Amino acid sequence: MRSPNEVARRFRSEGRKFTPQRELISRLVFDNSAHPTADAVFAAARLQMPMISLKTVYQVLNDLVEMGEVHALDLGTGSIRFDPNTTDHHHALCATCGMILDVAVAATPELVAGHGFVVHDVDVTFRGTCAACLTGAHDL
Amino acid sequence: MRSPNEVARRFRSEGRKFTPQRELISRLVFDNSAHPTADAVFAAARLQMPMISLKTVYQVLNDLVEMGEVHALDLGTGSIRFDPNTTDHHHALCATCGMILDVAVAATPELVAGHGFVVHDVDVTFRGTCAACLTGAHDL
DNA sequence: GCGCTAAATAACAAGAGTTGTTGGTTGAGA
DNA sequence: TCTCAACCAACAACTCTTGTTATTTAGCGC
Repeated sequence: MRSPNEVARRFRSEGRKFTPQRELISRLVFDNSAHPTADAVFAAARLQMPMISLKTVYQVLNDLVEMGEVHALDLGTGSIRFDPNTTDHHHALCATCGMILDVAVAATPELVAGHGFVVHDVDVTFRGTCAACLTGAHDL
Repeated sequence: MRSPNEVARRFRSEGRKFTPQRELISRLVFDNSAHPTADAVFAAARLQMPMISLKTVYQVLNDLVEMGEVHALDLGTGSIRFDPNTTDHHHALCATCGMILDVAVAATPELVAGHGFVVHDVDVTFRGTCAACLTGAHDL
């Protein structure tokens, strides 16, 4: 789900309105693969629409999550991050710079002795250090 | 690390004091495998020590995490949970009742095309429904 | 195009969870 | 026992997120 028209149709097909705020926020989040926080989206949005409120940003992001257009990630960084990549993937979090990387795993882990637990979803989070932090590339 | 004496020694060996508050909170968290929140520990502690403050509970829990005696879990439930099980394991979170189960995985997942990312830790979270919720055992 | 209605917005306040500050108290080694 | 750093309780503050409300606006039928 990418083009403005598709997003607009998606909103309207659910009985939602497609306002300029929604267009802006959708565009910002779909064009950002860095897993921005609501606050980061707010900052970017405010550059183009100074009167927009943080509440509206949260509202629209939550709408997009409800519609399944973006995923909400809580990697324990203190705030929720939003990911326009809705394909099956996992995440690597750099403990040094906080960067989040989309990654694939060799095989989705499976429960051992699940005690009757029915799994709907599996999240894998790799914690460590990214290449840029290891090589000091951030300092260049 | 379990017995009061061991915990006391552990605190003192790091130049920390072993106060009655620390003994109580350590005991409560080591005896609780239900992954309690800070607030749950606070509630339990207050029964035995009515004047204890929530800040002290947070302080002691964070000390225990720093010492590696307990693990802090953020499974996106809104608050941090504390786990006295420091052996290698993962977690299953019931979306219905919020219960957290310690689980093992068949094989620790590995990064594919890690882009030079050095992994220190891997967290796997299974999200789904627990046996009790599936069978309605909670209603008994 | 025009008006109607439900939805969305901005502004403001507040809620939850966690941490900072401070001044008096206390554990533990000397 | 003495001393001092560590600790505690009380309180305030902070971050992130959501609730409330009056006003505005998108989308639909005409």
